[in-house]
Amino acid sequence: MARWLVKTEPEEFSFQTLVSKPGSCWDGVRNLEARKHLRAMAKGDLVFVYHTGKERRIVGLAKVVTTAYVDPSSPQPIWSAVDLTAIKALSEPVTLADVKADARFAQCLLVRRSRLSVMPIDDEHFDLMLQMSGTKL
DNA sequence: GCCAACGTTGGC
DNA sequence: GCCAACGTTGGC
Repeated sequence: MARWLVKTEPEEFSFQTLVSKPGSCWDGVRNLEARKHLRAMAKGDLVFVYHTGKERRIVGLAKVVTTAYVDPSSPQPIWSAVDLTAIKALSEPVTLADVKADARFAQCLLVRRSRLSVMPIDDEHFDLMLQMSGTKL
């Protein structure tokens, strides 16, 4: 099972919105690399949800419930979306500052590629983040 | 509000 | 196919 991280503007679509709508369509991705990652997602994969903007922190955990399909929000059928369902909010959100301050995350895409909105997360990094959040699966 | 780090567009 | 100009994202 792979692990991922997706970014969202909380004013547009927050983790709380995902909690209230299980199986939400995660759409609107308009970047080729991010699309590649969306398409590589498998049912049951775990996904961290990160809030950009003022928050800049990982706030929740979700899972993939439907693999990639054509993004209905685009007039052109070239983009992809998946369906996600929230698992639980993190007990203690993990801030970008926390992640950046820890040398073990030096190679993490969250640190290295700030503009990438959908990215794979190494198992070790995922476990560390989960541990930092004080959250039990 | 600024700017670095991208991605995209269009002229050549 | 290259690259300058421009637009966007997201951190600071």
